Amino acid sequence: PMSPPSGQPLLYAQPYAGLNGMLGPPAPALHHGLRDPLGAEEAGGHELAASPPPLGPPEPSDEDAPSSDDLEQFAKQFKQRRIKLGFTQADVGLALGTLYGNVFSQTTICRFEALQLSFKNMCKLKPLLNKWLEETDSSTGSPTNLDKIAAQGRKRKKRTSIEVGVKGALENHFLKCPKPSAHEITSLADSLQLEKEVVRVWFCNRRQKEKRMTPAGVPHPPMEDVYAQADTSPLHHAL
DNA sequence: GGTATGCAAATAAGG
DNA sequence: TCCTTATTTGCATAC
Repeated sequence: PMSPPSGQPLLYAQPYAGLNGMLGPPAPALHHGLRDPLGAEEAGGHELAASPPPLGPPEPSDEDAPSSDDLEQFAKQFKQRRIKLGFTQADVGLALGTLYGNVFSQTTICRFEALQLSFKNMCKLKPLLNKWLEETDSSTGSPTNLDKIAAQGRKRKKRTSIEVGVKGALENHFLKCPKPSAHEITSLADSLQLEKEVVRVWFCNRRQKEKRMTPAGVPHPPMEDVYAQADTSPLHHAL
């Protein structure tokens, strides 16, 4: 498993404004020859053309496979109509919640409109937004059907904001022990007054981050490389 | 005021 | 149960 961390967030956003060259966590300066794991072809200077229409097994109801063009077009039209109707991104996110059960943040709506979500993610959100658009636009008891989207009983946990001080404490523990036992996590959570789950996840994410910052098992990077001047913990100083 | 973004919580999926 | 990896999603805050 060595997939470039770049994931495949935005393929379509190509024609827009040439995003910020995607995130670059662990992309030091080795070989940068991997970009499109799949048979994508962005060389032509076109957005993307190929999408996965033929999906096999777990394809929800609703739409089948929107193409990238579809998504791009929809996003554009969505934004246009949204504004025309006088709603903000935040309004929409909230409406999705009261309408279908799961709320979304302004951030997510923003990213959807900007096509900054993964293809899969875009496909997942499109039906929801489309529904909202129909409900709101054509308004008043449109014949579309009363939302019955009850499926998602799954409510995402509110994101916990860990205070800098607490973060520092967690960092210290991480340095001493990156992989605490369940018991240690429990007592740590207790002393920091955080949910155990929050602490457990924090360590998981922290480990993940560590891996990103440290080029895998690179005992001895090839010649010609920075003479490890500070390989402890690169940029970032929370606290 | 909304809207865009960086960093990172929370989650999904396969052990 | 918890881990790992990959992803989704949002708090905060910069535009």
